[in-house]
Amino acid sequence: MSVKTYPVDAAAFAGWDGSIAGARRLQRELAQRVRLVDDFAPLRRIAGLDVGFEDGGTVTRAAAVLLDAHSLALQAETVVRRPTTMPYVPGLLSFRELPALLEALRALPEVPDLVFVDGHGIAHPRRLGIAAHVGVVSGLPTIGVAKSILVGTHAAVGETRGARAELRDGETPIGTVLRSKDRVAPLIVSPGHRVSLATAPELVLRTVTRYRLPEPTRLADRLASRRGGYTGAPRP
DNA sequence: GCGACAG
DNA sequence: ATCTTGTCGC
Repeated sequence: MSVKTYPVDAAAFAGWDGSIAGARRLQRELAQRVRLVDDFAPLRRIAGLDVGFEDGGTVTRAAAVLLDAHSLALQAETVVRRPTTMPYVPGLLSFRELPALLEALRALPEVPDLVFVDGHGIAHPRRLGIAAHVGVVSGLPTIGVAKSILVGTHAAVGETRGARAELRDGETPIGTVLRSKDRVAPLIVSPGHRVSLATAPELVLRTVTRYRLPEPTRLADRLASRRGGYTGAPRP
């Protein structure tokens, strides 16, 4: 029997042989290019990225939104639909979602100064969650915003907005468990690329309004899961 | 060998 | 992630 392989998207996975073992190998290599230092221009535009599925999972639907960093007003949005090529494998999420995500990102009319990705940054077994992967291949500053933990442990988190606890894998700090809103499950925030561990949660908190998720990720989420309805705050 | 396991 | 209605709490 030969080793099972999947289609290789050259733009997203240069050097991948299409195998599961090869994917983990590539993650270890790319993780070395991640830079956890704040290195981004004054924030004008922030993008949000997320993926949803249609047709029982056979179609991957990636969404990208562009917001004004200050007013958080929606400036642009893109949606891209591609056939799904890989199953979900814990730890290898980017090999399933990255190609479509990058196309949605490139389709935006402007290049963002920072990108929020639904999923983990370095809070990953090999320090290359999808947010870190997006950062390394695009060169853009990124932050991962996840709704649950993939790896790591933490102390109890206060119940009010802004409360947090360090997420660690053994002795290594890999992210922040952040309460974005009173009495809601905390978010797991971790740097993707060109952002430090300390700054990531501050940037996320700045973009949270009245919901659990920060606006970039929340709007991308609605678009990817084709939901609509009310979006903003009460009219002034 | 036995669990855990982003979306 | 997705399949799905009503229901409890702020």
